[in-house]
Amino acid sequence: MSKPVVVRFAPSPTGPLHIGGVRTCLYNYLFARQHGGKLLFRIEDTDSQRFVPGAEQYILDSFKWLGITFDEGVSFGGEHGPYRQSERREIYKKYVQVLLDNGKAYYAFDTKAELDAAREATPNFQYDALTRGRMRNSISLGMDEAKRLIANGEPYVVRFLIEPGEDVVVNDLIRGEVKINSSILDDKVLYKSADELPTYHLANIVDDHLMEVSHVIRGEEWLPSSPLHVLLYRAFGWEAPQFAHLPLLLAPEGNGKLSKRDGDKYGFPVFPLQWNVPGTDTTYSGYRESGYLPEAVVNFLALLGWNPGNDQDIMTMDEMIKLFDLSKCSKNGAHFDIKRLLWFNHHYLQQCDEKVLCDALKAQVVANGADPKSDEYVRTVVGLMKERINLPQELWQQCNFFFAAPTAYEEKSLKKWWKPEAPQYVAELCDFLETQANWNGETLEPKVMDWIAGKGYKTGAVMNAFRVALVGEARGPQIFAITDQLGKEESLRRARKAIEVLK
RNA sequence: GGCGCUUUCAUCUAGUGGUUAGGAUACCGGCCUCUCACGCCGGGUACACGAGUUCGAGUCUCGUAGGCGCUACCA
Repeated sequence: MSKPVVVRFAPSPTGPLHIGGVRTCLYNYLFARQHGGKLLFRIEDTDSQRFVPGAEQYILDSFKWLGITFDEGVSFGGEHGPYRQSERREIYKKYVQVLLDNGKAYYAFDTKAELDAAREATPNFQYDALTRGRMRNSISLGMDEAKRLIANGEPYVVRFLIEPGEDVVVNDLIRGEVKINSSILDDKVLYKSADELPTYHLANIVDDHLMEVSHVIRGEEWLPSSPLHVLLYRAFGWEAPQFAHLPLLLAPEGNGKLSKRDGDKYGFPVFPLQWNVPGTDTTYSGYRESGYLPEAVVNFLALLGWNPGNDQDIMTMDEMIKLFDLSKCSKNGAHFDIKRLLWFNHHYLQQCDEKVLCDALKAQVVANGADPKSDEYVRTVVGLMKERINLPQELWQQCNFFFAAPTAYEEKSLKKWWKPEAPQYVAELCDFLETQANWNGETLEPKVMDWIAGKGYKTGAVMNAFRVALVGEARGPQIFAITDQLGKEESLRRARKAIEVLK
């Protein structure tokens, strides 16, 4: 008996897709998939002033990367098209006329200057039942005069006529009943003759109705205007969809919602993909280019404002689809915590296709003027190092010693492990190692351990001195894994050089 | 200013009248160990404040304070 689930993500192509928008769309996606419903992709380009070329494609590319798929909409087709609002002018005109004919809307001719003046003259000026009588519109001027002005080519807008004094109730799936008195609503502009386009409010109601949208899941910034939308549905005599207003994503340190400037400020991306602002040199970094895996971004984002209530943190998309629940979404804004995302990324890095990391490492090696040797060599290093990184970018910095001999020795490591006996240990170890025909770490290790024990040395003292000589500092994987990779000749060469350099 | 939403550890959060207020990240400590990392174990002054309802309130009501959003011919 209940209507099929149809939800939509309807961005405005004014720039790159904000990470908050990504989360909104993700929740729509999870909801649609869980209910076997449809997710539509609609472009809300009713503001011709703010259109940015490339933005639409950017948004599409972003979702493709993230693994969020649509069933209908711009670039996907469907029976409710067109899905670009700028291509639906005639549809909106028709419905604006319906409102005009019903007396639910009226023409207004006030210029920008006149409106500014009114706002200036009256504190908290609002275009509504109290003030519309002294403005220039078809109510104050009369319809005949209005028609005459329009015939004369005077630019106009159509405003929604709000009846004051009524409590409008919005039933929100996340927040429950939200009540707002219509008196605080102003007569919103629904349509502007200048570009023959509706504003968001009208277009969104008409489209959601025509596209049979059952649930509107969107950001909390829309909550204050949702009563207006309810009134619009009523004016048309349409049944309104269910609403769910998601809390906002906040900047890490308290103040304000996460903005594109926060990216620079805190040093992490706020956009899924890198974005070059058209016609400028300005570039905003993206999660993809910064080395984040889509699974990590999705998992992290899903939990920012929702959680299944079962202490589970790592979830596949399918699990999230199964567990998602609007009533379990939190009501308050969530601060963006990049450290947590890093942890998710570390987790997914461990199980991702090694080719991703191998390609990244190879590129880094080359970029640093070193020789990647072979695919096999790189692959082994990646296997050894991946548990030590959160981002592929950290690879080179963590494992450069596999590709280049140390040129300096880290002070702290020296202080701790390059004690006065160290040169002697390493020299003797080199002599012993020289005699070993089988350089395989697995067979070498017990022999070296026996040798150390036979000498009565401390394992740590010998091994760490050797490590500092090979690596340049006291870190890295198991030491015989390192000697395996470097080979006998290079290992001994580095060890003897350290003795010489460090004396 | 007006209107609305919101308020549990540093951060994301569980919690729907009776809990030693749980988990995750981060941080700190320990174990493992040739180092680092992983892993495992452990740690910390979290229910904004004030009234009320109730035998009993993080959970319900009201108020105050803070945070956020909206208040455009932007979405």
